Amino acid sequence: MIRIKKNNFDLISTVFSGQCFRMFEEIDKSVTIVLKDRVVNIKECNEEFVISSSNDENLEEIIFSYFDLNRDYNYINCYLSKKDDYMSSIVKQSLGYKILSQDKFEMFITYIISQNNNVKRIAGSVQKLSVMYGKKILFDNKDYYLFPSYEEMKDISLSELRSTGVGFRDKYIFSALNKLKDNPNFLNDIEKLNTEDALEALMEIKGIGLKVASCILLFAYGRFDTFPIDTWVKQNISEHYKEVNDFKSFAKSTFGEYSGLAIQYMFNYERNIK
DNA sequence: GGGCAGGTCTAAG
DNA sequence: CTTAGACCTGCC
Repeated sequence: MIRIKKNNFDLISTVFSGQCFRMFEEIDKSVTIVLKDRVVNIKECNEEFVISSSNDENLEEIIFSYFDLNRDYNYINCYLSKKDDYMSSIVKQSLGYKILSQDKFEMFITYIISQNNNVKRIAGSVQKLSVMYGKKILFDNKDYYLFPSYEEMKDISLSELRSTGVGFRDKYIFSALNKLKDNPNFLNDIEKLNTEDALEALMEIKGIGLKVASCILLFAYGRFDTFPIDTWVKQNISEHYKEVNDFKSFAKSTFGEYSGLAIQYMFNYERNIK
């Protein structure tokens, strides 16, 4: 068990903002999350978080990495606030919101599942996949299942995929797995590309469009200069900035290298705060 | 019960 | 290049 200072981190708004799908709210208001190779439970107490885990090895390091706690959000928030008055007001309402740094393979598959889908069903499919193919972890007298690795998923058939409730996305996941069969380093190689090339490389896979590719790059690769544009964000932009039709270039030219966080703030405001 | 869900593909103009 | 339609499926 470890304790970390709260230090301007809003756990709840971050975890329940639709970035991750492996979180469970407990009756004591703590949150249990399955991440990478372990299960963690985080309880907010006064000015700190008390964190227990199925595996205490490097726990602090993993927590800091996952919740992006080493990044200077204060600096970025100032940067965004100076760029734009409306953003400045949104920033103040999302203080403590972080962009999670999640597993590449997990985001790769999870966000393919997310297309034209709702959070409940996405979480259900991801959970089923994990139960069927991931490692079981006993934590706090309950069974949890890690998201399966590529090795654990590579031989799944189309019909097996279909049985996890992913629907027509089965063939997209299949083609994503095939991409990794052809090039096992694909997900690591993405790291070396600039953001535009990385988007393009991901979008070569059937079932990955601009939105899903952006989610993968923002939530697994920390590319703060890319961003998912969805109906909520479109609505927010249209409401506050007239006559924008190219949302991508609007966000890039207005919010620069941190446009990804800016867009997430808009999403969070529109979806969860308003 | 019909429609919808943080989209994307495909087929046509 | 742009744009309708179709698409699995469970839950409101």
